[in-house]
Amino acid sequence: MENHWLLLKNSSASSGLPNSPSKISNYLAIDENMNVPLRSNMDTQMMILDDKSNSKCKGKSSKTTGKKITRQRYAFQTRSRVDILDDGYRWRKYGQKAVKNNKFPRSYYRCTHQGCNVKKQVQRLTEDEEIVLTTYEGIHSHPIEKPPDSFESILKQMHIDTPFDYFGVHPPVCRYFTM
DNA sequence: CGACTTTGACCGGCGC
DNA sequence: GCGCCGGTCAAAGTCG
Repeated sequence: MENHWLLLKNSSASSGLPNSPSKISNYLAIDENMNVPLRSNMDTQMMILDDKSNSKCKGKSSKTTGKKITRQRYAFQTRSRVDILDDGYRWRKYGQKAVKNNKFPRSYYRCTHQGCNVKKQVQRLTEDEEIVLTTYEGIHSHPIEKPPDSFESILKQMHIDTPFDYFGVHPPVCRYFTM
């Protein structure tokens, strides 16, 4: 029997949404019955970020569009030696930047599906080189692109250091972990 | 040849 | 106004 986990903000945590991985402990894991069997040793966690950093226009094209787009962002913190975790969607890298106070660069990816404007950022933390912070931005407008049998590769990756598997179902459609 | 990555340039926001 | 910084663009390169 599988147990599913959904990570939500801890109501007892300090006000405001987290803006750094250090605040990720403010989030709790709950099961399908809304119980809170928090696992302190969880190696993959998720948080919902605010979108204020997303409200400004960026890039060359914004000069012509002038639109302000606000979308919710979701951040996964995963302990893995693999930088790119295969979540079942196809991504195209469109940029990489050195980030201040971080010795690892941040990579920028966009979903390659036509009409889908989901983006993600992948960054390894300076404080713990085995932690990969993946930030998703937007909602996929299409089903997962890889057949279920390819999830085996996901499980292989996650088995490196994590006690449970991540089925590549993208938030916010579904935010489950399974063990 | 198409899909993808790399990388320097560019842009806008923000703090001083 | 200026410089720093994060995010994006796009040309060139790489790969299967």
